[in-house]
Amino acid sequence: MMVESASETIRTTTSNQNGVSNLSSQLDGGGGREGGSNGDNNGEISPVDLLHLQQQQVCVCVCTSCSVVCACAPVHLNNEHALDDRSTAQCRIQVGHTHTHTDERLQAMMTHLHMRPSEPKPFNQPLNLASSGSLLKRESEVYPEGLPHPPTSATAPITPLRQGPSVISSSSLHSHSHPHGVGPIRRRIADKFCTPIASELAQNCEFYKNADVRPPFTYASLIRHAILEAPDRQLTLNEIYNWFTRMFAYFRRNTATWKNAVRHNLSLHKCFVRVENVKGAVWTVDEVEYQKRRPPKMTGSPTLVKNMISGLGFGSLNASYQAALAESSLTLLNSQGLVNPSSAASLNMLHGMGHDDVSSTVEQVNSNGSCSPTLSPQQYGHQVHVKEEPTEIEEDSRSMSLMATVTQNMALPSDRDDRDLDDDLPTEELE
DNA sequence: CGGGGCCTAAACACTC
DNA sequence: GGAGTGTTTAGGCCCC
Repeated sequence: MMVESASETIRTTTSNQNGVSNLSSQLDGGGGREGGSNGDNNGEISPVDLLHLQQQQVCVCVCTSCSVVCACAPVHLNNEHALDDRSTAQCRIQVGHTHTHTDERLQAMMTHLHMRPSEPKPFNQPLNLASSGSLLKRESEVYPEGLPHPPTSATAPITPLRQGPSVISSSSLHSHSHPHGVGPIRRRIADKFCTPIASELAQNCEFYKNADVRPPFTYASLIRHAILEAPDRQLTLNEIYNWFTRMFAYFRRNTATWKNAVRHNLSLHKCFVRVENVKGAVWTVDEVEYQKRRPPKMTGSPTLVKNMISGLGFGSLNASYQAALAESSLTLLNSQGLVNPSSAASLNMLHGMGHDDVSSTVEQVNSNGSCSPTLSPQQYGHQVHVKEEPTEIEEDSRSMSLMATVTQNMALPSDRDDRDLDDDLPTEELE
């Protein structure tokens, strides 16, 4: 199947009070496989289903290429139809459209959290969260339902929420010139402090696979992770390439750039050792050298401790990112297994932070690129490495991030009331 | 402000 | 000769 045709034939259908009949008619007349619970009903939606859809105000997409009704066009497209740049752009349009429809749900969630719906900066994540609600609102106002939204750029990587202090200021949201005049600037909150890359990937691998998001890790960390993931802990260069493209949608474009960077890193860092074997030249990791390169910074660093503590209040953000995806994308068809016990992670992060990344958790993402929802307790103490490009997709990202926040917080155990939630947030971030 | 880490770009050499 | 691979250098940004 042609990728282009797949990406262009995703229809978004809103099933709110005014839209259920529309969904019903589309399902009825679709002639293809029906999703949801009406598959055995000749395409008709039962009253129960109608009520359910009304209550959930779900926004579903119908892929006319394969007649699959899906809750998340990007996920579906990437899983069923390989995404190229064009498809990625189409996914963004769908994401934006979907989140427009979920605006009301978002408002209700924020109300639940005692947040003012128009609160521009609920947390200290200006990039991902600042004015997320207002962005949604604004978008929905500017682009009424039923009207197509302007497409977002295909060259706009976004980055899921990370914990800890962000150096991304509102002023920095506007891109500056790339040093070389063509590329994006980088707002690096790099994978310092022994980033738990494995747990991050385990948590967000589906996201990274589908979203054009630059992973918040250095090339060296990613290369090391790829190698350690391999059964024999060695990979050829081409296998490393394949791992990058398999695991990250971001690395499915600009191949010359990042492949050059991969080779550069392999040669530059002593921790990567080239070995000749039957497969030819393979690359392995010298853990000793790697640890030399990245000495532990967790012990006794007041700044780091402060950062981590300040990040605790936002621990749910990262974990909740997938929950948001699940919430927004898999309401009808919960087939991707994106939901993870993130609320538990939010609590667990109070303990056991400050550990190196891959060694203990590399098994969470297997060599096939499949993801385990297993959570590691040390996943919120690191920072973001954000590569931004000046496009509107960041709004989608922030919208999703806020959705993630809300969704996750709603999933917190009931013994933590809203006041506790507020208490977790650094007061200065609520200003 | 300097050092270090990181990224991107590019040039060059080598092998198949 | 071209593609892929590996090495090296340079310039720039960001954080400490």
